[in-house]
Amino acid sequence: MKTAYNAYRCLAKDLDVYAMNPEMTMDIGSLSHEQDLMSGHSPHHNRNPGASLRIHQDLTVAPSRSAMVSSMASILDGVGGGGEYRPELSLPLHHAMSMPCDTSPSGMSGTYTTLTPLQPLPPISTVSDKFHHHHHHHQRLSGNVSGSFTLMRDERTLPAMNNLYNPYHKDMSGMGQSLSPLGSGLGSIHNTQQTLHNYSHEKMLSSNFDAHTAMLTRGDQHLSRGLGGPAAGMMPHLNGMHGHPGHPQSHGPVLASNRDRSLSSSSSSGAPGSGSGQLEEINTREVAQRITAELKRYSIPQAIFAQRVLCRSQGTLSDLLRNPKPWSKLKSGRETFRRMWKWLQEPEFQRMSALRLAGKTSVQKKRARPKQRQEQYTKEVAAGFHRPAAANTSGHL
DNA sequence: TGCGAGTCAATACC
DNA sequence: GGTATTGACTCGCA
Repeated sequence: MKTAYNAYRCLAKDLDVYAMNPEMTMDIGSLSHEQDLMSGHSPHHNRNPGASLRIHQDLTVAPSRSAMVSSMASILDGVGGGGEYRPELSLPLHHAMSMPCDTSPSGMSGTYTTLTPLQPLPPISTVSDKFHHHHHHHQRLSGNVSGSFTLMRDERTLPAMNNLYNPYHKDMSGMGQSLSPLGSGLGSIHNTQQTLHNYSHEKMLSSNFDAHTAMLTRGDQHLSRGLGGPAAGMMPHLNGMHGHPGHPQSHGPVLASNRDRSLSSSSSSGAPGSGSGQLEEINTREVAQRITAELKRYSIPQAIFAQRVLCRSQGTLSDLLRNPKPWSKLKSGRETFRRMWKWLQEPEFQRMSALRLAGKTSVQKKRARPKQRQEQYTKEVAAGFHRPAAANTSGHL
């Protein structure tokens, strides 16, 4: 019952988002813009010049990080219900944000701890492989929404983004190889570091890049070495204004290609579809720290972030952020951290757009839910479905 | 069957 | 209003 409730809630949330975002529904129904993607033009850029203009302004015109933060704050006005929904700000969002809680066919395992709503999050290797595939074959994406992560990767090949995510792609591919028995593992990261010097959009994307590299860790056992402490290890990344923003090594430990551990992790992870995603070893503590910092920086309530990005409760997020378990000790909980990690990788405007939608939808639900739930609960109690004390966990709708 | 992991929702706290 | 804590629950696994 609880599982059903959880799945329902997340699914309904996504439906709300799609209903609110015509562009998003367009993307779902028709991904014929793949060619545009592959040619380096964003589909939403083509479809919505207004949105395109705004995006480029956000990305390229922002004169400083403070300005960026300011713009984010304005976007976030909608979070919590205070803002007005403005479709022109809504982009076809990254899967991890626009539909983080949907239920893919494989995700409908119906289990509570296997994180049904989180299953759609594609494994890193899958992303890398798919991207690679698209890149070389220009294969059209299927209409399956669950594949939108791949689409999102392709979207990142926008002219403005191209330089950023190509190395990223390499990096990810390298991680994929690292897991493979044939892979060379850490070497790929090294190559990436060299490539990264070439990017002219470092300033624009530095924060995002930091988010990525900061998550690339050598593993739990290296945490203490890599991080001089929470503040020492994190703040330079958070500010994103250090001298060489595109240089991963300046960011300390990053996503690991700890092949041995990853392999064991992979075999131990029971989540279908995520097994191939065990390529990386996420530094959970650093992810938690970064998420905490980002939420504070943009004044994003934990509840919003937890619901929208992670499809979890505020309490869960709070616990995870304060007491992150080592990656090696995580099971299905890895998916949650992957979501955080993915979110950190997103361009800031996409993060905020997703959260803004979340704020809008969550408010709508808040208005509609309490009475319905109370009524339903009353009925269930009367019917003897559950004892009142356990009502909150009984999964009533 | 017991235990641990993961999560939720209520509640306390700031 | 946002965050931290806690009790209870489900599920997978040994």
